[in-house]
Amino acid sequence: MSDITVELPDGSELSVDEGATVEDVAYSIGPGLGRDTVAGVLDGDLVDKASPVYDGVRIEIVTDQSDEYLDVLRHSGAHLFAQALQRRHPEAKLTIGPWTDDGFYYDVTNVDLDEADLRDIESEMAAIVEEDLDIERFERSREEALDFYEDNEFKRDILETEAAGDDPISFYRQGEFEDLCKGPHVESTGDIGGFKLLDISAAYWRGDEENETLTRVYGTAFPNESQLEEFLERREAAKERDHRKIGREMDLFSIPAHSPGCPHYHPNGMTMRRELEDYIREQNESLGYEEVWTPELNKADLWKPTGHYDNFTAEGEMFNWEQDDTEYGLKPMNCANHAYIYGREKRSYRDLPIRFSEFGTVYRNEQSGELSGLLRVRGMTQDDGHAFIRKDQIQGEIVDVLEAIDEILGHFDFEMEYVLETQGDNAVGSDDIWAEATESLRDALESEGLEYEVDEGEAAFYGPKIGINAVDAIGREWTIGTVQLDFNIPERLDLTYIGEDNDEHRPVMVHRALLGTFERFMGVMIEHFNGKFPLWLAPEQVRILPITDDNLEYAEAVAAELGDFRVEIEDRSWTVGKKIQQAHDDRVPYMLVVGDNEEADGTVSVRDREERERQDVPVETFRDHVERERDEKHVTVDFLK
RNA sequence: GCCGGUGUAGCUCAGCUGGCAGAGCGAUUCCUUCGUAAGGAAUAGGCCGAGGGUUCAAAUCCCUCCACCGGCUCCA
Repeated sequence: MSDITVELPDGSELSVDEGATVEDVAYSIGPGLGRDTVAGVLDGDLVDKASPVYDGVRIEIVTDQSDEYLDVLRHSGAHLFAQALQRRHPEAKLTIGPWTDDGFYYDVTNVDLDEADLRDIESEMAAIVEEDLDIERFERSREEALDFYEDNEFKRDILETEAAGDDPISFYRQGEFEDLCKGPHVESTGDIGGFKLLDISAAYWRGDEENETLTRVYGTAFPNESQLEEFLERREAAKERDHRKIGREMDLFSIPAHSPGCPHYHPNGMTMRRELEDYIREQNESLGYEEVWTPELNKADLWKPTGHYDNFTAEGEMFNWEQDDTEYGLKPMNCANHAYIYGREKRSYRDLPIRFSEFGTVYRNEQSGELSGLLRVRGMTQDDGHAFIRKDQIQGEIVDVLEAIDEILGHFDFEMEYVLETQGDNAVGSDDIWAEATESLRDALESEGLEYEVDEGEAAFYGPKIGINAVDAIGREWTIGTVQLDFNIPERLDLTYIGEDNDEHRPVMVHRALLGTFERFMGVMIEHFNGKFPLWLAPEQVRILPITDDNLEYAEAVAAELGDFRVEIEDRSWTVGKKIQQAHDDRVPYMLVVGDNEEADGTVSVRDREERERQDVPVETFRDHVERERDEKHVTVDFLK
């Protein structure tokens, strides 16, 4: 028998017999490790401990101390659920049940479940944990497996796809329950110390809307009860940052039932939006954009040549209707209007790039179940812009936009992720054009040294896209800014410029949004800051708290010295403690407490929302600092830092 | 759109085995004039999401719709 070599996590190499399993490798490292082995990671793939290793593989042994252990445990959690389900609802058909980042789900069918059923199934799960059933891997021949799943077309489908070519087929058994599964799993159902079924939802088989609707049950599992409790508490705490809750508390916006998906900005929210707008206007100007404005209401004909009409009406996503025998629509995008302005005149190569920006309000008829506060709306305003450029200007243009986005997002301290989205099924234009455009975006990302992921087939219909994603309070990713390169719309609209050679040439369009939409950006921002906005954005920047009513006049004088800030005076006859508490609740960045001492010295006592304080501060000292803090767009309140 | 859940005062929520619509916070008025996270009292505030049905009687039971929340699909 010949030896093979495997590489351990510390970089060292170990020689083992050919045909050795993960567990064998663990035992040859040490008997204790061998006994503790739950699973293995071979070249990054989590596998059963009975899996054979191969020459040159990087191997990690998974024990109950490993990061991967939780994934294994949750995979077993999914089986625990499935076994309990089959005991209580034998008619239910199982499909797939993987682990996820924070738990597991199992998609089932031929059974109707509601919340009460989940509680009932949970008690059966508890009984199975109590039974402490061994979880064992075994094999069936392909033929036996197909036979076993005679009545389950989903499992048979898996045998024909994921498990195609496998023979024998890997199964797992615990008590009377058997499931097609490549593993790995924990040793026994008793290892699952804490679990909970969290939610129930509809899901489509293989994620395709055209396929059967399945019932998906979400759950989570932990080695013990206290870790489960911790998880549930973290989940509750995340809800405290929900932008809808903070939006109500701070009176920023509302989305009334009379306009589903169409936020109304209240004065406080509009103050913040206007600050964002002003900032983006500056950025657009320095990027060379000229601001335009185009109407929301247009004839549907506008979007027919560009392809928008076919794309958006096919999914019922466009608001359009017939009036006076003419079809009208609300614009779902601004490109067609901007292209129109470009196309009105003959353009010279000397004029390019020509860049139009617009805070363009667009409407999309998103499915009702999709709407989600400010993060997913039907009426939204994009900080949109289109640059019409020559081919030789592509690289420079994209790089400039990426650098601007990087600078802008630096003022918000977001964790963000770049994603390159490539040609999809709905693409218009030739593959060559797409390939060229995609490469241009890739080159720009790489020349900027930006890390990015690639999402194949996810681009908009007219061109590949760089998406900039941010994360909300409960970990969902949302695209905010985008940069898209488009060779197609110029072609379809026959846009031209006159080149140096006095011939007509085709410009390239760059579609870009820096923040994306004000709605989504504000939603993400509210959750990111938990309502504690940087000074420049805070609806109320300073609140003056007089100790007694006798100090009101001095409070007015201080407010006057801070004339170009958003300052309020707390004039209710409350105790000082109450006034401070209220200001904290309102997340006001700075409180200035003024009493007789301050009045006598011409000073203020500064307290910030982080509970730091300093007495006897001359008003000018405070003002000079906060002017800088505001104008330089500091992320945190830092006068008392 | 699909599956599950939720709609009661400005906000957070109780009431829901049918029998006069409640609390706390907030608001208003009065008292208090206070030194760094809740001073006191009184008052006002509701088509119990909308429509239909069952019943002597519906916030409560049934049906339909609307909106919202989580998830699926989709997307900035």
